[in-house]
Amino acid sequence: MTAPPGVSPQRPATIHDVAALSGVAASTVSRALSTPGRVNFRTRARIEAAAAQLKYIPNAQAKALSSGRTKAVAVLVADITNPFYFDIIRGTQLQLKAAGYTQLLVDTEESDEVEVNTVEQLRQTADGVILTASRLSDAALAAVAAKMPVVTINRDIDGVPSVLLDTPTATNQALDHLISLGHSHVAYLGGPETSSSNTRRWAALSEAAKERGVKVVRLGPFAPRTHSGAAAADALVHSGATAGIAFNDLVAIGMLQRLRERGVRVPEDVSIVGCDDIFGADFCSPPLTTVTAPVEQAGRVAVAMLLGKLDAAQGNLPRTQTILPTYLTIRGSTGPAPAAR
Amino acid sequence: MTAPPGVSPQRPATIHDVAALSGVAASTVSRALSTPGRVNFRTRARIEAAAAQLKYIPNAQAKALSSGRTKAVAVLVADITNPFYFDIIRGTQLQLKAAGYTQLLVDTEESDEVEVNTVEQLRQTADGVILTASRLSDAALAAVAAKMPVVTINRDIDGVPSVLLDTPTATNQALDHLISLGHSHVAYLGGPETSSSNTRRWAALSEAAKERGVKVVRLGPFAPRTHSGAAAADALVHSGATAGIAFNDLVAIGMLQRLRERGVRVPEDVSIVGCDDIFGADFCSPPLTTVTAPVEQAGRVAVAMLLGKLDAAQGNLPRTQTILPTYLTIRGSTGPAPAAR
DNA sequence: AAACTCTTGACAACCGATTGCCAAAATTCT
DNA sequence: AGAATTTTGGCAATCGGTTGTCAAGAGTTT
Repeated sequence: MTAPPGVSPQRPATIHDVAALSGVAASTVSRALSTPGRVNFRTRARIEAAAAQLKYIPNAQAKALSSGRTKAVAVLVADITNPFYFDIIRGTQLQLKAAGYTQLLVDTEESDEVEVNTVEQLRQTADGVILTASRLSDAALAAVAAKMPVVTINRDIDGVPSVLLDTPTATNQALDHLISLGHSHVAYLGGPETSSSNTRRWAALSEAAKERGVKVVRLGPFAPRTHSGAAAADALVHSGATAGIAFNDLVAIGMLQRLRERGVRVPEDVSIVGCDDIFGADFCSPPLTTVTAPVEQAGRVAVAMLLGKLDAAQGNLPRTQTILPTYLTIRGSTGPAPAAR
Repeated sequence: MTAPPGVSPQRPATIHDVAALSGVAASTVSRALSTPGRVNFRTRARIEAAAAQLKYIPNAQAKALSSGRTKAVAVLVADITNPFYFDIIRGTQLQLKAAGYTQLLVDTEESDEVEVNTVEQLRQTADGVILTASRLSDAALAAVAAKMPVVTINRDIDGVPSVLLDTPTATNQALDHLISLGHSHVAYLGGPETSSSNTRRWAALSEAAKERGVKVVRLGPFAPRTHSGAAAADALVHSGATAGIAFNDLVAIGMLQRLRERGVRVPEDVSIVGCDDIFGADFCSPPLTTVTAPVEQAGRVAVAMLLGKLDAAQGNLPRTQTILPTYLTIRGSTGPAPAAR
């Protein structure tokens, strides 16, 4: 396209400029551009031509103010440097952009207070909120959801639409994998106590252990960061377990590093399983056996659910929960149990 | 704090509610809450009490519409799943939140078209834009900067404030490091042709090579992703060079994987140097010798510069360029050159 | 051709703040 | 005490759209 023939004003064109140029009222321009059949075909064509000529872009603030909808969605993450969230954010970003929405990204720094304050602030700034791995209490989360449309990821509360990555099932597969390798004493290196997926996973794991008649102890909690892996590794060694299932890959990778420092060989002396299959899980040393989760998809689905909720007539809940399957990816960090001492 | 004694309205309180409750005009409330000395002390106290009781939160849209400032800054990244940007985003996020600004995150998917369209859209939605590793042409970037406040990261254009990570200097250090290990034939595995830091680094590297009398060839371009590392590794092997300096750590890590597959030992057969020191560079195998850059700081500085520009009286340019030093971090991926064949 | 229905487009109020302007009140000065 | 000066607070216009209401014009029916 060549440069348009029209003027190129310093200040962006408003709806009034378009109205003046096409010889109609501002309200007609508004209708022509939104309600299709409300305005004559020829008039609309004229208006659209004028809008194109002036490079008219509707002012989002004015639109939001009068319509009440901001076309923005806030995505809250607990820690933006955690690679787990990268893929979620990319998923939400892609899906939101496709729908013409803007993404407001907020790092809550693992603080429930920041989380609830942010939502309060954003109440009128965003049409809805996606809470990834919320640290809120059930009550606080319910209160938030009562005030504005919310979709959670990895957090299951009655009445709040959610996307769950079904890591417990795959974690049980991991346990079976370890058992088949001869391990009978396994440790779970727990994550934040306020983490819902942590709770769910431990519940599944401890029950599975009971059924299968193996010993699974819970250690921690450990912060979901690589440097916590040192403490986790030491705790694992001290526990006497021959295999560890970590809350997430960050902790698992940190454990790998620490164990190497201590001269504990993986997987010869001890086996390690992570969770999430984050960036780096495939090239650490040894490559990490982990639970692979469709994280980006979780972000996309969460956005789709939220937008569906926004578009739907009030009271119409399209879908209230989506469970995404995960699977076990076996790499080099798990191996046969060492011969009994 | 206990629950406030006041009513708890379903609809958020407006400035008029506060005005009514405190018995003044809406404009007085606005002044009391913004211009400190403009309103009587007692009156202000009364207004603040009313605001607190009603849990009044100013409507951001209305504020933006009438004031012209949105208190939002857009951060554009080329690829959100590239860990390099994680730290930038965290830096911008922290600094923006501290200043009471909202962060709009946009993934431009390495497309200059998306980049320029986004800026056009955001012109009235954000007070300013931070372009990280822009893929725009000089002309397009200048045009964008003429329309709204812009700060770039790793992109140096006259008249546009920028934050530069001084990777060229440290890359030259890397070259010296390799030379001291006996390497005399080095390859540079280039990144996107439209990347400014790629251009700057190669310029510095080729000149340094000339000065030092060693052979440095340029290969590529390679996409800044791990999977491009395979092609980069093959090209490196084919070139006959004994050491490779990669555009970034993603490519370098990808090379490490590919070289291992091919049975080429690192660093015995070939040495690899990365750039950025991203998440994973320290735990890949072997750990990557790389140029460590203060990436999060770059994000923070960029925001500080942008906000300074916004606050400053028009025409007052606080600072136009910040160069952040980087340094060489030597790990396990570099070693003595193999004996000449 | 008259009566009637349907379509179209303009007017104006409104969303929730900010801000220029001015008058009333308080303060200080002579 | 009265005049001059400063402080304080309210009115109303404005930002750029959306949307309810209604009259004029076009089209249809008998």
